[in-house]
Amino acid sequence: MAKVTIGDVAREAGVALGTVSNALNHPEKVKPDTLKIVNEAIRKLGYAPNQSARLLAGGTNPTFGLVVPQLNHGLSLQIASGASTEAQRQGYGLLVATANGEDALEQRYARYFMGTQMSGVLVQASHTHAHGAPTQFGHTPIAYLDMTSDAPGYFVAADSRRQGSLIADHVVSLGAHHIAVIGDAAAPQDALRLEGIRSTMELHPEVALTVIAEGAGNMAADGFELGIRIARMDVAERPDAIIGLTDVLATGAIAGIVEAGLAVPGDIAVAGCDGNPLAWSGTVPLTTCAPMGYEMGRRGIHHLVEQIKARKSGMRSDAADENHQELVRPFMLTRESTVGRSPVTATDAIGLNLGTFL
Amino acid sequence: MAKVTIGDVAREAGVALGTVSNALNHPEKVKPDTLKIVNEAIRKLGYAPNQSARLLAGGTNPTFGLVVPQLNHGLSLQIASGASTEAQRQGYGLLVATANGEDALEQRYARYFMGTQMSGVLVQASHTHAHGAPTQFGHTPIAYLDMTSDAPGYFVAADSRRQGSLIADHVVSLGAHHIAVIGDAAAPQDALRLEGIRSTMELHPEVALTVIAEGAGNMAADGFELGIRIARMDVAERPDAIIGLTDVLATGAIAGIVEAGLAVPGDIAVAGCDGNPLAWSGTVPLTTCAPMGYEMGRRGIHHLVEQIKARKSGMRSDAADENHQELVRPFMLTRESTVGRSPVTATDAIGLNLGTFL
DNA sequence: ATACGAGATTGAAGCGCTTTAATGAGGCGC
DNA sequence: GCGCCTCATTAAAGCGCTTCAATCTCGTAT
Repeated sequence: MAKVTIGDVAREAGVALGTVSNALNHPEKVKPDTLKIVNEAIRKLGYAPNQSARLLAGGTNPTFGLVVPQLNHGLSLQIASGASTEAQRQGYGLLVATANGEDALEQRYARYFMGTQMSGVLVQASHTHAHGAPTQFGHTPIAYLDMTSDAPGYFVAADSRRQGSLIADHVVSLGAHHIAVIGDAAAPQDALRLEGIRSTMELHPEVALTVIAEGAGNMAADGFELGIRIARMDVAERPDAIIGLTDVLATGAIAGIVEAGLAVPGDIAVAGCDGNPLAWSGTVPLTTCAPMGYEMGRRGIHHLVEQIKARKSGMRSDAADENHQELVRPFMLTRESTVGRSPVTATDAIGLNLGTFL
Repeated sequence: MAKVTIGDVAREAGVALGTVSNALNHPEKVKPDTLKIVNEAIRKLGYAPNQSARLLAGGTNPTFGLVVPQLNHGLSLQIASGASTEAQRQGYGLLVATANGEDALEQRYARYFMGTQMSGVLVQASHTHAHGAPTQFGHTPIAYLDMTSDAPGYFVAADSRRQGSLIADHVVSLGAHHIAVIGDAAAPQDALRLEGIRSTMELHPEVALTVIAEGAGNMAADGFELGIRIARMDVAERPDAIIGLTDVLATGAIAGIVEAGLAVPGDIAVAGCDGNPLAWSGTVPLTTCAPMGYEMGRRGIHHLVEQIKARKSGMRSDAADENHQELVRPFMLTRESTVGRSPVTATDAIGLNLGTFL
């Protein structure tokens, strides 16, 4: 039960230490007979190679590391899920570390991953640096998720602008005459979504657009008050649709509207923009536009693998110092808050089965 | 940018290699002035210790590993979340690996964790060995989650029996006269839940109990058919409450009952037993009883830490060969399928904020 | 001044493994 | 039957770090 080393195996098998190593790592280099003897000895002794020694001596670690700020958060989970699946498909393992909201830990884990010779590291942006400069790490391939930047490196993020325009499209197609957007576009993503909404609305000059830049704290309570306020407006000037720049605001608005005695979507349709998984579970399930974390995870791993390949084939630095940015197309989740009661939509069901949206 | 070693730092700082190591691992042994110089050099060079070398040379790895069968599964997520929080609280890190349903991978990750000198490993049972014998691994402290066994070792699982009795209690307290249990108690947990239900019902002889042992495949479709069948029974002998041994069955039953033209919970109340997160999102949110994975994760880490402490203080083997089993008390989630429409219950809201039930 | 000892620093010895160069063992043509 | 080439195996050289015994440096007591 004590630790068995490669030397013990060698002795047991009556071969040299190096042969055992070869049997393990380059079985084609060792005569079949010998191989069998060695494997037998390994089995008999219950030998398991010491990873640290392997790596130190130059072995490879076909594993990626993923650092997320909060594991119990929808997007992180989707990312982890997608990254894990893709990594496995490519013949790599994936280890997930969660910083539980502490930035310092985030750094520590990232360094730890570097230190264990990981083949690559994926970092999901924490809110503190969602648009900041990426931390640089030695020589390990790295990609950032849910983060945009002009700095050199690989970045995969949701297409926030398109979230806005898809939602706006949807609401317009519902026949809205006057759309109110609620939310203080302080966060960069929020601003992008607003941009998306505006650009779509420009194509529909017949539909009125009011932007109410409040609710900076992104609290449901803010949405609630806004909902009440809007519901109590004169029918003539009352918007017949609300788009919340965040789902939290939108959810609050629904509650406010209902509180004020109006119906959603009967009197006012409401939609969110950011695909918060909880949005599904409110009194009135919220129409929103999911950022597709699963896909982001997959793409992140893809970029890592590409970097590895590039390095192997000696193509140095060409791409290394460039800025690579990829926007993942978001996915509309049409639910009751805009289209009224209906059985669970097919897209939701599919998404749930895939673990994509949960 | 190339790899920086401790030697480089030593040279930069003008001290011996060993001093840098001390500065890193035993700062109290090094003069404050020297410490400052060394740290400066570390910062300047962007040095990150090579974990492999550290561990190989006898350093410690204050990190736990967690292996889960599927990350995008409610319980695993809760476990990861709880384990991560508790590990952090105890001064350890946590790395999560998901086997994506492949048993072989599960083993590989576990061995990998051993091989990297992890301080301990947590393994969530995959369905294939939910009640099997634990795999044994060298000398690393280990604990199994969501798994019961008589073998030596540490096991933390949900108290399935109590899930059953809590649900039965709830349904009885609602004033049910005739309860039907649906589900083929093939899986061990299901059987335990049924036991729990039965033991509670013995205390209420005035309430009739029918057990319909069907739906072995645990498909929503099975529940659907059962729901229809029950809904179409003569009112006289029709149960006024259904408990599904699994939430999937219960959810299906709700759909069936509604399809048959009856109301839930108006005509027939329905409850699940296993706290499936999706149960919240059906047409009628399902009353169920959550297994509290978060708590399981916490307790698992706790046991690991205890094992480590015991080893340190030299208390050998006493407890090592014993069977330690802990059942985590489940948590009732009372929702519309039994109590009718109401605002989101406080418990749900709290649970969601904690990431506990999602 | 001198000797002593606590505290700080150094240097060298591995940790277990992969790798590479060197050695050994056969198999072939002549 | 000899030399040469190929394929297997071996032995030794680190990988970067921690640790520990040995050495050095002072401040203090004599």
